[in-house]
Amino acid sequence: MKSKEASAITPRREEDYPEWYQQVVRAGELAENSVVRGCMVIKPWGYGIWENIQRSLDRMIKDTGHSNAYFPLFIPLSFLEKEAAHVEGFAKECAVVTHHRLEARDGKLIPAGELEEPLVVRPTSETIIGESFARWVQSYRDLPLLINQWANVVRWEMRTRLFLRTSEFLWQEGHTAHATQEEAVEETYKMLEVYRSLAEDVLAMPVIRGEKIPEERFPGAVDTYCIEAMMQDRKALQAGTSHFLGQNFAKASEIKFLNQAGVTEYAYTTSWGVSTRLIGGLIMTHADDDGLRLPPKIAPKHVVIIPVVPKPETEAAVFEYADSIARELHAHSFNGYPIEVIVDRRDIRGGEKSWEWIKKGIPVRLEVGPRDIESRQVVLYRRDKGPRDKAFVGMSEAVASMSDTLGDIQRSYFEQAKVFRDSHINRDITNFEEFRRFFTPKNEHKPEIHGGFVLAKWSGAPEALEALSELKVTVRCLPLEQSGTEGRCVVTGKPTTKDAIFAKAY
RNA sequence: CGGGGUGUAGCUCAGCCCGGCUAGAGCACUAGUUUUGGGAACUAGGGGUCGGAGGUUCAAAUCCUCUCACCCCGACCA
Repeated sequence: MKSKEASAITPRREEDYPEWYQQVVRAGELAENSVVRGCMVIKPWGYGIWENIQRSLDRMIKDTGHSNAYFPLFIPLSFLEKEAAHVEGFAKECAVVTHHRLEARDGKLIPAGELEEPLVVRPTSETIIGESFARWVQSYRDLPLLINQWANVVRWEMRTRLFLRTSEFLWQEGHTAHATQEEAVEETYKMLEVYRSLAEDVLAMPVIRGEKIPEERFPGAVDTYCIEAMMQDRKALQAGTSHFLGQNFAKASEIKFLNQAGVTEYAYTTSWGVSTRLIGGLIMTHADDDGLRLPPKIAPKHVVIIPVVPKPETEAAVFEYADSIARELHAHSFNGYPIEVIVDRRDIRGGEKSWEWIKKGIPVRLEVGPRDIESRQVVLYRRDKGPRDKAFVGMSEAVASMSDTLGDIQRSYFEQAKVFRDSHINRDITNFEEFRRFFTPKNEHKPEIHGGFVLAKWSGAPEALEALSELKVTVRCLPLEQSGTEGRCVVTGKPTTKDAIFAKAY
């Protein structure tokens, strides 16, 4: 055997993290750049992950009383103008439709039929949904209104990266209207908790729930809450947001109702969303130098069976054995759904197949060959163990214990990620000099993986933001769990009780 | 929108500065042979309007002009 590569993905994480990320996406056949600038093609394996995220989250959204609906892709320009902060926030990144027809001229197609009012491709749907809400809500009896939509949105970003930031992305956006502020705030927290559960219990990605500082709020929101995750380069990823919009959008869209006292009031609204960015978070949380590692709860397939066929005449028997194991596994369930199995019958070399599935992150690989038929066994490999770490297991035992094995892998991913994150949260930094040192890479030109999260005091003074931006550090959130202790702001030294998470971010 | 860069095979790129035989390499793809329980080897093949238009020249991937697209840095960001 010739000298083999040390890892399936080149470069390794510590060599060049951004490039490693790209290579994992490519090797895992998750997505690729499309011919349209900033937009991605999500390939079947990547889309399968999204479908499973949808499946889990959709269940949770419905279990908390919401219903799905669908609103238009196009928003009249004038709608976006209704909420001042909202315009400000989104104006610079909107795709605008100005024509509705093409005319052939000299073999070229020229836009014609100019629209009276331009349409904006939705960057988010508060305003167009608000228009419906205004008509749907008349009485306090019509509230709360609890709506969600699965959709695509477009934000014309300057700099894009597959899954993390693309001009078009897939998401869900919840929009609710309530009679009282308390109820709307409660909704905001409730959905934040749903997102925490999705991230931690389904994606095995530990997150910190917190409140955004005013400068980081959603345009038009009164309060923005978020879940923040730590990637393996120790940078933060905002993985989901939940906004309390107060009456800002209700006033902009005239969402009014008569209360029990017969008085007209504006409703209180919320909105909340997570996107295909979660897949980027998933990759940067779990993938290693051999490629993707998928938590079983969102893996499109749980098990691949690789038939080993040393001689052509053994093929029929081996395939039959593989198929029978696949059928038996599929009859068992994991996390409430049938175990999904694929038998890889392709006529390529076994080693190549194995590595392909390793890079795609499938949780379990089973190899079966003529010898295994004899002894009624399988060779079992787990993605949370080494690529050559095999176990010979009796066939019926492997089938019976597969659900437990998958649960085990799910847990081990979460534990690993949590240990990693917690070991890179610094709680001891008390002054700006230490802070600066923590966030300054040794190698300025090609920064090594450095820093992490700093949990420290924050006063919110304007001059502090400038100091942070020089370091390219942001306040990720004020965690919901606050110590309440007196202290001094890590940036300015001003007295404060607020705890904040600081980090460089995606 | 400011500054820089790149367009040559499906992918990654060499060739350009200094113009010259039929435009190359690696990977990928096809076929055959030998292999096969962890990323195979050999042999033979297929595949290109050199981003586009115009110009200079006996001759242009190479020089000049225009143009289009994309990438990187900055401002912006689920």
